[in-house]
Parts: sequence; structure tokens; C-alpha cells
Amino acid sequence: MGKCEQCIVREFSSLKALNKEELIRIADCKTSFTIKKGEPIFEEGESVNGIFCIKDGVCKLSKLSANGKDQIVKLSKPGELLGQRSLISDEPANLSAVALEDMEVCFIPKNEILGFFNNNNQFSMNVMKTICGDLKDADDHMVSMVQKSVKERLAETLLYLEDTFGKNEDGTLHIQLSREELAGMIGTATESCIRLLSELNKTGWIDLIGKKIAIVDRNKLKRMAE
Amino acid sequence: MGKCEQCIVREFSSLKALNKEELIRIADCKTSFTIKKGEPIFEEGESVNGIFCIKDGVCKLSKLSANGKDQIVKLSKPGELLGQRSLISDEPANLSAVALEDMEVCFIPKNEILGFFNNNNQFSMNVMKTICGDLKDADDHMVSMVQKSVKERLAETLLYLEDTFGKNEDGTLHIQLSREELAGMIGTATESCIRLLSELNKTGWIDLIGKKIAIVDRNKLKRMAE
DNA sequence: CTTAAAATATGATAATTGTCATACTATTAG
DNA sequence: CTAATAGTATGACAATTATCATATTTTAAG
Repeated sequence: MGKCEQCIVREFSSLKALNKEELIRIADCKTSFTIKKGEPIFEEGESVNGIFCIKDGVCKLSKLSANGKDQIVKLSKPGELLGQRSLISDEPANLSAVALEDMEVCFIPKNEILGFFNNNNQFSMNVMKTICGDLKDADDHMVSMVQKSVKERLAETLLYLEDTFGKNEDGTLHIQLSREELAGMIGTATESCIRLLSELNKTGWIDLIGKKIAIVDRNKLKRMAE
Repeated sequence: MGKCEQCIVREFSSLKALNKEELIRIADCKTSFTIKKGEPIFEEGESVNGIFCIKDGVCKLSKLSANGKDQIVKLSKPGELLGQRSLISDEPANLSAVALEDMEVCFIPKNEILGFFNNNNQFSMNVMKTICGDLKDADDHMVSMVQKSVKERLAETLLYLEDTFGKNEDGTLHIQLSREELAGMIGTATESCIRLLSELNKTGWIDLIGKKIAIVDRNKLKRMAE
């Protein structure tokens, strides 16, 4: 079992407020997991009973809509915590978390975290700020999704993916999403997503290299996303 | 200046965790406002420097989208607090708050609230839970907005309005929204909203009495909203 | 290596929704 | 009371997007 003191990703999350003693305590009670690409960390409706800290890999947080489509609400990357909202609200998970690549995550039980809430004010404040940030993002995201066309949302999403997860040497997006998942992010039918991608490919603003996508003309995409 | 101790709406917000002494303190530093229908409480981008407690009346929280349309994100009613997120994130308001009817609100300055965060754990926890609830609602709302058709969103919204704000003796929705505002809630063009309303009127599922709307067949609407 | 299954791609078509024009109605200012 | 203005309503049309059908390509399984 690794020591949390030496874990770098901790520095990027609310956990950075924990002191040496507290870190030793969670190192002692945490459990580490390896999650294979495509596997769930937890599912919508499940009781989580703790929080997950992402050590490596990216996952999607999604929700099944009434018509059976999987809407991706957010992507989470190393350093981020999962399950904070459920823990505070004392409710089952509202979203499913599924690995988009092989992942390493640590699980810290609920009781331990609740202890920190009571004793470490800075930690509470960090968690609050994170959730407030998520709320702002969610509101902003909602307005974009509702008011923009599918084409604008696609452009916006491609730029977001490059900015957030970077690109490979060949210029393709580092994060690997299927066309169906990309459609799930922008909230459209898979066929529509594919169609718009080939359109962007023809105009030369992006490059389709097999299943991979490379952004060629950032500025054109930016203007398109408005 | 009214005494917060005797204010009933306080019981419905995070402020219910405050003790007698704390209530006297905010009664002393709070300011009360009357806001006329159509007037803003604060605007997107403005620094708020405190929180507003809604004593009476309903307001809309909205955000201007890139294409210049006003997307309504949430409606708030008596007992709810406004500006909590901005205060915690220490950021300007992300949304505009505009009165939908004549309102009475109290303003409590930032410093006072920050003091409670440090000294009253239950209060902090209440605020956190409220924000977590808002985050869940925002995620759920986003999925509905993206995955449902305009017609489904309209049905859903009408039911929400009746459930949340009640109806008058003649059966019309108590809350008064213009067609443009209703369109802003469901994220569509005003004309589309009007067209669907008259369609529902013709099928007899709702009644249009002047500008007012009455739900006639809840079940049909419910099935429509899916 | 071969076959089955899944993912990607494209066409045809229908349904949904937005936009612009215009008419009607209610509200407000003078 | 009357005119002006804002809000509501409807038609015509265009643009967007979903759906279904069907290739084509890639991946996985035997």
C-alpha cells in the first residue's frame, strides 16, 4: 500500500490541506484499485460510502436519460475526487463513473472523510470550493448545451478536449473517445456526430486519422464555437 | 428593521442553524430591500459581497448566452439564499437574479457569513448540502434539456411550475411568466414556445386564459414529459 | 487466418425547430 | 380616450437534426 504523503496527485485536490498525521491515517485505511478501460468505478444509484481519488487515468461521469442515451456530464482526471457530493448529501451516486482508459484510483471510506470535515477547516473549504466550481461549470455547460447548435457544441468540445487532455506527437487528441461517447458529450445522435466530423474533415479544420481526431485550425473552430 | 429571530422563512434555509445570539448579530447588520417585479437583485458579473435571503416573492436566475438569449437556470422562492456560491468561490455572480414578482429580500454582508462558516459547523454543513443539491439539480436538468425535445421540456416545465408554485382558484399557474420567459426556461425560441402552447391548448391538455396557463390533464402532460 | 461482431461512415428521408413576416391583443403613456 | 408599444399568435419557409437503412472498416473471438 503506497504512502499518501508521497502521492503527487494529492497536491491537486482538496486533500492538499491534510497534514502529515492525517495523511498517514488515510494511507492506513485507504484501498487502491486498478480499473480497466470501460469498467465502472461506480454506477448511478449506487451507495458509494466514501470518496475515490484518481491517481491515474481519465473517466467519464454520465447519466442515463429517459430515452436510454448516456449523457456525459463531465470528464475527470488525475487529482480529482469522485463522490464528494454523494457523501455530503448522504445520497446514492447521481452519475455513473466509467474508465475511459486504464486507471488507478484510491478509495477513502466515508467516516475518515467526515472526520476531516469536523477537524480541518481548510479541507472543508477546499471541498466546498470544488463543488462550487462544479456548480458554476454545470450552469455554464447547461446554457451552452441548450443554446448552441450541435455543430457549435462539437467545435467547443473538441477544443476543450485538446486543452484539457493534450495531444499526441501526431497532433491527435490524447484522450480516446468513441464516436458514440463524443456524441454523448455533445448530446446528439452518434450519426450526427460522425457526419459533422467528416464535414469538418472535408473543410480541413480537423483531420481524421482512423478513429483519432486532430485539430488543424484552432481559430476556425474557435470562431465556430462562438 | 425586523428581527431575524421572528422571521419564519429563515427556518427554510441554512440559516436555521444559527443560534439566538447569531441571529441578533445578523439582524443588526442586515439590510432589507423591496424589489419591484422586473427589477434585478444582482446581475451576472457583479461582485455581490454577501448573500440575499428571499423573504417574499420569486425570482429567476438566468445567464445570457453567446447568441444573446437569456437562459433561465433556476427559479428561487422564499426561504432560499442567493449568492452562496459566489461568496464561497470568492467570484463575481455567475447568474443574474431578476424579480418575477414584487419581492422582499434581506442582504447579509460577506464578513458576517464568513464568521459563521468558521464558528458554526452545522451552518457550514447546511450550506454545503444546499449547494450539493443545486449541483445534482443542475446535472439532472442538463440531461433533461439536452436529451428531451422542446415539447417534452415544455410539458415537464409546466408540471414543475404547478408543483413548485401552485395554482390560483381558476386553476391557472400561480407564477406569472411571460411567453418569452417560459421559452427561456425550456431553451427554445419564443415563437416555438407559443406554438406548442396553442397546440396543447387545442388538444385540451392545457387551457390558455389570456396570458395565463392552466393544466387540464396532468397525466397526459406527465406521459408527454416522459 | 477467418469469421463474427462492433464501430465508423454515408445516403435518404422525415421530424423538429428556428427565423422572418405579419397580424392581433393587451398594456401603458400622454 | 387614443396612440404607441410590448406581448401574444400564426403562417410560410429554411435549417437543423434524428431516424432508419446500408455500406465499409476495424476489432475481437475462435
